Amino acid sequence: MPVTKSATKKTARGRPRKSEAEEGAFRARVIDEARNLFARDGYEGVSMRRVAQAVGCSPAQLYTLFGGKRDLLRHIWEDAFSELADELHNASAEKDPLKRLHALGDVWCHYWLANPDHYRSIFLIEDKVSEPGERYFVETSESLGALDLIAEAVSESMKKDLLRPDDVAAVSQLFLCGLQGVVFNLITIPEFPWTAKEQMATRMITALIDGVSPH
Amino acid sequence: MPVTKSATKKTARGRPRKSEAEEGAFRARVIDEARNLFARDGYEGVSMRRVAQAVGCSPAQLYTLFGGKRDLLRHIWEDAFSELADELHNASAEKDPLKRLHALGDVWCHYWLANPDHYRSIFLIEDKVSEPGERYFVETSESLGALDLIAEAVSESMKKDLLRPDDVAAVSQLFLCGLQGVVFNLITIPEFPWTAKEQMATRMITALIDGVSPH
DNA sequence: AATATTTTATGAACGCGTTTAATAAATTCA
DNA sequence: TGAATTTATTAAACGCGTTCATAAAATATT
Repeated sequence: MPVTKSATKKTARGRPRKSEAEEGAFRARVIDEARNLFARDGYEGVSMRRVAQAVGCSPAQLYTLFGGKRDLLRHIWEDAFSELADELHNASAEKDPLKRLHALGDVWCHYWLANPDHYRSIFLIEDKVSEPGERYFVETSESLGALDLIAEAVSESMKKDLLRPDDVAAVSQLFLCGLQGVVFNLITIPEFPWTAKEQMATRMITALIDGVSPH
Repeated sequence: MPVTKSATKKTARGRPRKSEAEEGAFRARVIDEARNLFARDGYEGVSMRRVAQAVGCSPAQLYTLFGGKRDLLRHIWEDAFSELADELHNASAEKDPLKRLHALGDVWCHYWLANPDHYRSIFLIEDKVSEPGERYFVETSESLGALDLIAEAVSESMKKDLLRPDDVAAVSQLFLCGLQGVVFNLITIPEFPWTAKEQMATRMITALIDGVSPH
């Protein structure tokens, strides 16, 4: 067995590490610069080389701070997500759990439909996932952040006999899948003549609610 | 105005065009070779350069036959689609339109869940769409080929008062969206603890059918 | 046989995301 | 001051999808 590297390393030789503040400032600058570029040229239009040039460093250095392009972009969109989170939170104010469920679904759908570029970059772009925890972020942060609120509304609705008693998680996930399907299809196949594009989300929600209601 | 290039071009100077048979044979060879590579190394693992090498031509030549990597791969998977088409056709034998609707949904979901790589390459990979008709192929061929059958089942069901009278297209698309959402989520977020992965498709279908049934 | 003409085929390049080996910078110890 | 050491930074490379100017090939005409 290896000898444990003895307790407090008292001496600090060699070039010192960048302070956390410095690194944070740099990260912030990169993110800010990248955000500008993205806003102007879209996801595909922004390259790591261009970001590096705008920041004034080498492309390689970006990889010391971010796992890759996707990881960098994800930081950019976290702000946008908070907007969705706010709207979801507002929708949660509704007392009637069934109405709340409806409102949550509406908010979720309309947010993504209004921000298709964000949707694409979050859900549609798959790249090599080194650590499994990486991709999971998407879910925990905002996509399935909605799932918790939905589950709450479903649970309450069941308690009040507004929905058939059932596995709360399963029903909640069913809702999310329905919403996802609507948004996904509308965004990725825009050229198809969807009937009543605007009402599809509402239609899905009411159909699902009816579908799991006590006749 | 330019003089119309006069009628039948009688003389044929210069190097003659490759016969359709030749071109067809070459295309077939490329597709076959690419299929092998893809089967072994997956979508990302296959590069145009490698395909060209396996075929024995320059990468550039591939672009004279196919619009790009995506277009090449799409030819590979057309075979696989016919399999789905067959299964959908079989499911259409069911007389009861409601049961048929259910069967169609099941078949569609299970096909894609069993072939996630195909699903990814078809639905998840967006690349530059030069001509708008290009991407639309996906829909007309097999994804929304199911839609016609679904619409038929929905229409019949409504006639028999098994479903609430409504816009057939809208209801059909609702079904497709629901199915799409289930498949999409299960395939692209596999690490999420979905409850009862296997039954989600069925659950979605029954919920939607119930949701649009006459109470 | 030589030339003109038309089509096919490719070598070389571009910008991309990413990795890595090498270099530069900043500190402590002798 | 000059090594030694540790970290920060980058230049160069890899393979990728794709494009394009140029070369090669194959024919009809002279």
